[in-house]
Amino acid sequence: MLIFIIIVNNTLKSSLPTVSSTETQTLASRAFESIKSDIIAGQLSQGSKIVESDLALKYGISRGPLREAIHRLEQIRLVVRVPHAGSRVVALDSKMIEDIYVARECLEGMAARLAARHMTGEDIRSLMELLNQHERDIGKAEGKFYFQSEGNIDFHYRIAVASQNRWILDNLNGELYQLIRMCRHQSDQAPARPQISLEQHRQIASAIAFRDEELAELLMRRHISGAWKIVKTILEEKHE
Amino acid sequence: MLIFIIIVNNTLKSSLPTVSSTETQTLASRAFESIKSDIIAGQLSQGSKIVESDLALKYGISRGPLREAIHRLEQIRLVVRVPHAGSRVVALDSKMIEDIYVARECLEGMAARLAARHMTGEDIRSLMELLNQHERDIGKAEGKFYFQSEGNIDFHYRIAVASQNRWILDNLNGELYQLIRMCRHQSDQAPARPQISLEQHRQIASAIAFRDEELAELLMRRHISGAWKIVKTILEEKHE
DNA sequence: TAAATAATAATTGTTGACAATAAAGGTTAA
DNA sequence: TTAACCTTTATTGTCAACAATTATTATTTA
Repeated sequence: MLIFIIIVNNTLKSSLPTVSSTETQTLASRAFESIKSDIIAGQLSQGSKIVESDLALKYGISRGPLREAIHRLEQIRLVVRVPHAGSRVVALDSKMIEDIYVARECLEGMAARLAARHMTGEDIRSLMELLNQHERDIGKAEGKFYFQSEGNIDFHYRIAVASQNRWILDNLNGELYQLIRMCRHQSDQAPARPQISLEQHRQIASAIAFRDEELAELLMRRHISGAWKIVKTILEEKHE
Repeated sequence: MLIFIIIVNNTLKSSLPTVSSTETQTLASRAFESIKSDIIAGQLSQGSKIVESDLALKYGISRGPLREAIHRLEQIRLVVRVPHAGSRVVALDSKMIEDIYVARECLEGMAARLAARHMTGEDIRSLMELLNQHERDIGKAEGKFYFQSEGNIDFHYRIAVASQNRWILDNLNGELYQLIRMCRHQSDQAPARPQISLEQHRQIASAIAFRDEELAELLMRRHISGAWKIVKTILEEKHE
């Protein structure tokens, strides 16, 4: 007789979509991922010009699929293109970042409301466990802001998934989070006051556990508009 | 002696972006507009397969720019594409339409809030005048639902512009409104109870005039979730 | 007869060359 | 010296052919 015991530690596995998928799907989609990473990491600096033939050479593909990649980047607002004149990496100014945070505020607020409606008991338990993990991370990895920052997004991603609203999920995940990541990366913005952020996450999770849709939405909106205020002051300070 | 009298009736001019622009910008963008219209009008029926070479022949262009057009249609969710297997016109099911209305609800709610913050007195006066025009249209064009329906979108479009939030505006205008249009066109859904809808618009405009952000958002959200409920019952009836 | 397998056709992905457009630089005229 | 115009160059838009993949059909075998 054989007994298999399989233990899957959910709390350690990031729920973010696997960024790898280095499997060859299509040249265009691979180029898309590569360029996206380069832009977010700042290797292609904001506002810099994108020349198709140069990039095609760099990635060892022809202009066809590379063009498709650029078009997709344009759609998620990482690239700005003007017909016949070429395309540049987006230059994030204060107003644009504000717009993004405001859009996030209402979309994620609604996502939190829907999550309170749809999450199963198991989902909620797992979410709480994720927050416990974050608490441990804050203690352990003092100063490892990047890691903590990704964990931050991880929480928000789970809420978006739990909303079961495909439109909201796709827009948050495919577009807004990328822009936020880019913003953080390039200005070295440490996620301000991780303990406070964690506490707010706990409150949101609690509201969801109580099935209080109204409160869940309210708290999420406060959480995000608060984050924007912090980012805003940082940007203003940096402007001097 | 000659006297020229030129009267420009602003209220008749739709504030929607000119759909024409038949000016040759690029083959890809023209194909994009053409196919988009065909999909919304139902000439390319939901779920039908899109074969690149066929469409390229139909529009008299090569597959290159046509491919770009399809990719853009995919981004605004009018087309679903699976790599190596081709693309189809999106098939709107009940769940997807609900997702769209819910996304609209929170985005436009926020837009109304921002509009209350940003609209000038002149903007508000013009908005009121638009609503008066709609009232006349309802009286005159009894049964001309299509026209009234576009007017409906016209109101919402103005709010979105007044929000001064580029992200929200682009997503509503470039994506969500198109899907709503498609939904209406193909199920011949007359905008239910135009008088009630008009009255709700008036209440929203009033809240904006009073700079009551909270109320403007609340009313807009009710307005849209109410619209979804009506559409939902229509869909359920039609399902028998 | 039905299921699995191999050959064929249809469709998408990719490439390099060519055309059209916009930017850069130099020349001429005021 | 500056401004306008023309020429050149660099870059994007478009095309048609080729390669790779998937779907379809026909064939074989149990």
